Amino acid sequence: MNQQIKSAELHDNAASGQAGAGAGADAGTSVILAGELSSRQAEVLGVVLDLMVEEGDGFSMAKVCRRASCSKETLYNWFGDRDGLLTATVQWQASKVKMPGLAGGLVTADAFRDSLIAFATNWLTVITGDVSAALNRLAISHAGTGKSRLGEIVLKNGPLAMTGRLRPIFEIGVSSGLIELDSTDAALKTFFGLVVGDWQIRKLLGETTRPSATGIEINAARAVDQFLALYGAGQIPALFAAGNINTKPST
Amino acid sequence: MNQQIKSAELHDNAASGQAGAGAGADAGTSVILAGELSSRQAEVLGVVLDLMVEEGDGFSMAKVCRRASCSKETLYNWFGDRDGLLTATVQWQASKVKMPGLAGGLVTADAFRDSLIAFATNWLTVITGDVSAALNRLAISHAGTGKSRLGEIVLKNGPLAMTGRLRPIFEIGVSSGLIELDSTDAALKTFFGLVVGDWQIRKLLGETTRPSATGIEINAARAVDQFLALYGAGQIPALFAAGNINTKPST
DNA sequence: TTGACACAGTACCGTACGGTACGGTACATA
DNA sequence: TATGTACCGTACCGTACGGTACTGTGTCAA
Repeated sequence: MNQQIKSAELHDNAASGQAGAGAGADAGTSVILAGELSSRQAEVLGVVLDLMVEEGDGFSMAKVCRRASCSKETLYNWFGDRDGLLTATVQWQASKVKMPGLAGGLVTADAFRDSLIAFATNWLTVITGDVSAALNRLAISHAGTGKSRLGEIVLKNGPLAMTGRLRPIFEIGVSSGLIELDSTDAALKTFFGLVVGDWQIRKLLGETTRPSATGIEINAARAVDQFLALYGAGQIPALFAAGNINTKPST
Repeated sequence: MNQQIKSAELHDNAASGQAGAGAGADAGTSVILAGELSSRQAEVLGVVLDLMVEEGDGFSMAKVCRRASCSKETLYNWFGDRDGLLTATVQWQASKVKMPGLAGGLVTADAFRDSLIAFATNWLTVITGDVSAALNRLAISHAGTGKSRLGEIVLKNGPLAMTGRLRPIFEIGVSSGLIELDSTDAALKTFFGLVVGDWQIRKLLGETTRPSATGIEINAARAVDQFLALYGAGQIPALFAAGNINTKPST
């Protein structure tokens, strides 16, 4: 009778006549089929995302309907309840974020450094954006109430996804003899800290000053060079001499 | 007629007969007199804090009254409205957090390092606690709606307070010839990143795994040594040789 | 004793919101 | 043309919550 995105726990869902939703597939799994949205449904989620950015968690279902020109009944048929709508929106957005990778077995020091800088730049750009802030705010506030699993989802698509993507890059660096890691996990945490710094928490707390695109790149390059200074395999003096590290300009 | 904590904008407040509140003082300023709370008022704020930890922003005024055994009228007389109650609670809690400092003009390398480690340990302990998480969650969600100034307050008592306390410590390190900073702000950001890493965001997103006390200390020492490796004045090889930096154990 | 006062407890009110139901329309298929 | 369906728009309902008002009760001071 409906074509919900979520699992079939709450409503009986017969086979759907509509193309995009595919609600019948994998019934019983709690996986939300973020990739199988009709364009109309994606349009609605886009509206939800906009409202999240504008008003945080405060927007009402009625407001979504008004802005998206859809009926509440359709909304509830598609997403079950408000939480389902939020979950679908978060997952839909998460599925759109891509991170630059690094292919190949061995790599030069410059290429490795460039790859890390590209990664850090991308990450900082995402983190300091309004959409990311809105989603993280939503997930964080819901994590406080324990009433939904949004925190888990954002965590999985945020920090954990970052380390997951970064780990193979690190491995390439190790096997190329460019870095030495005592503990990969600790190194990942260090890299995260050096790149993100206090940007994210300040953004989440509402600070409006945003770094420019070039500011982000400079910050990313600085963080990467600091990381390489800490973990680089025997090339630290070279990096220092190259002026990549923030020593005094006079030096 | 009342003895509000907040500014006198909303309600007429005559001279108060009650000792602790002191609402009449400095009327017109929007400063909230967090230090001038009666014990009963502090008791109520403690209940609010507990509820924040337990339920996030979802708790109701009625629930506060029930748990604190006070009437709603009293609550509203004291704090104006719900937002005033939240603000008073946040400021009251913020006023309780103290950070270790560092006195004296010149200092040895060991004492400086110990001081930084103590600072980082303290900060990490606060950050990973439930109370801090609850307050940050509250402020972050309110920052999204733009309906209160909690984000600003927490920002001021969080990251900004940390850098404010840390800056004089850095200056002592510089004047003692222990560290060299090209940009103090950048160094503060680096220190923040190295210490906090992804602990805070993961905690805020609901991850339950908390580091132990010794784990925090190890993390803090590691972060400080990494910081000193990056900014130490000519002592980097010594630090490396001392095994303070996380090179491979075999090295 | 009497009054002022701070406070607890509770009933009450207005409203906003989540969720449901229903009528109407467009379209597709037979 | 007839039927089913996916959807929009909207009226509706129950509830929960913020905020107010009122009724006690204990305390302190004159």
